[in-house]
Amino acid sequence: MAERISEKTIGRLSLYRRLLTDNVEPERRFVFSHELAALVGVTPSQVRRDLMVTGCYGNPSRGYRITEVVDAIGGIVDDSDRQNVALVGMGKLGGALVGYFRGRRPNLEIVAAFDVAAAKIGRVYSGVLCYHLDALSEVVAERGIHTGILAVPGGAAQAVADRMVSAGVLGIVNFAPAPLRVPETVYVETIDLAVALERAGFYGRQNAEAAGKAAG
Amino acid sequence: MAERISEKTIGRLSLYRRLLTDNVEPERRFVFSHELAALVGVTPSQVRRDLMVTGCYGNPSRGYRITEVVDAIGGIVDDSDRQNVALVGMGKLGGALVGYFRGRRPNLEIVAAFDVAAAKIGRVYSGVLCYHLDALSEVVAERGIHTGILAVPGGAAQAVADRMVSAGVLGIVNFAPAPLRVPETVYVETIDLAVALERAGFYGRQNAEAAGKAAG
DNA sequence: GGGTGTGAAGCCGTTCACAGCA
DNA sequence: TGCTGTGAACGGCTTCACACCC
Repeated sequence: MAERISEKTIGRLSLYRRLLTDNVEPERRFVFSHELAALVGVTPSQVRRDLMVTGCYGNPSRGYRITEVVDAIGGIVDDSDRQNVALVGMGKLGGALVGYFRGRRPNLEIVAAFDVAAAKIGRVYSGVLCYHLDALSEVVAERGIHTGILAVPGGAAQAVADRMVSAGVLGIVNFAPAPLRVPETVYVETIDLAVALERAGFYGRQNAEAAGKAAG
Repeated sequence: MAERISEKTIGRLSLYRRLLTDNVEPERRFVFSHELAALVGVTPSQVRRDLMVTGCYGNPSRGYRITEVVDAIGGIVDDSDRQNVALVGMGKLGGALVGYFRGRRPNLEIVAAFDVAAAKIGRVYSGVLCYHLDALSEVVAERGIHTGILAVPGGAAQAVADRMVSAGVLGIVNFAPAPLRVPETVYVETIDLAVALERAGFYGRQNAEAAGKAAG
């Protein structure tokens, strides 16, 4: 539907919706772009530009109707039915992620977990049953899963990603510290914690130096 | 030191270094830009451009000397001594992150954890002692901490971030589903899992539709 | 021949600026 | 008056293209 929407825009739309539903007093009917901008930490122009792709129109004296914006964003980012997600790698991180999402978001649910350790198979973690990785294709097909979370050690990541792809997963959020090679039709978002920390360290230090220089 | 380096470049440099140290046979001495590019999943031009900021020069017949590149990147992204990191919020996610980094990266270590739950104070998680949040300033000063990980619920995130900032933390990796408001001198990188999943769902679906249309 | 270093071009996302409107 | 919608300008990152070198 419609033209290509950039990754950044999709990310911000997802945020707009969440903050509008979770962080705005429920009796509010309308928001101005500058209010939403302050909430999210972007410029008002940015908000208006993003909302253009939703087809919502604001009113100069009232702003944007919140329910309309929320629904329109849902029409873009949500699957027609709920988005069922599979998680592979029920280690500490996997367990934390399952617990984190447990009933948290209305349109998003981790419905199955997978591992290869015998001790974990058949156990239920935060309400999610852990299957053997060999059952991946079957469960993915049964449950209509299109999105997967990869939370295995770096060495196993590519092999597991390959299995996810052949099972029919189309979007992967990858927490393994390794770039993945997948077909063009599959979307991967790698979340690299070590990179994030090194970046935070670097810019923190750099800002401190700049501030020190300006002060001294 | 030198001109501004973009966030994307810093992130890639961090990745280059890690893959060069972890994913390349130790007897290799040199790499070509196209090899490193394939490893990381970027273009060779990108690699050469990034390496320019390190001051390393490659040789047309051999490529880049690996040790030289690794050291040069270290000179940019590493702190002069090891980067000590504090983690606030010893819930499931916090516990997983502590375990994840335990001895994993040579220049990066979570040296202290903080929470407010009495049951957690004084306990040791994966070798990391958990303090009460009230001790934050003291421990941050003592251990020379400049980087923090925020793994608390969204509602507490801003208040905890304020305390981290006033304790002297300069870079924050934020896992709470909430944008943070901090002074300009502090760097924040927010990792929003729900946004990542919604994006993976959206692009997965879109790619599938595009492929279906092309095929059908 | 094949790879590097880098100015120039291209592309894409953000911001500006302003007409239009409540 | 103040906000929206949007063409146009801007800026930054990526890619191209090619001289230079081994």
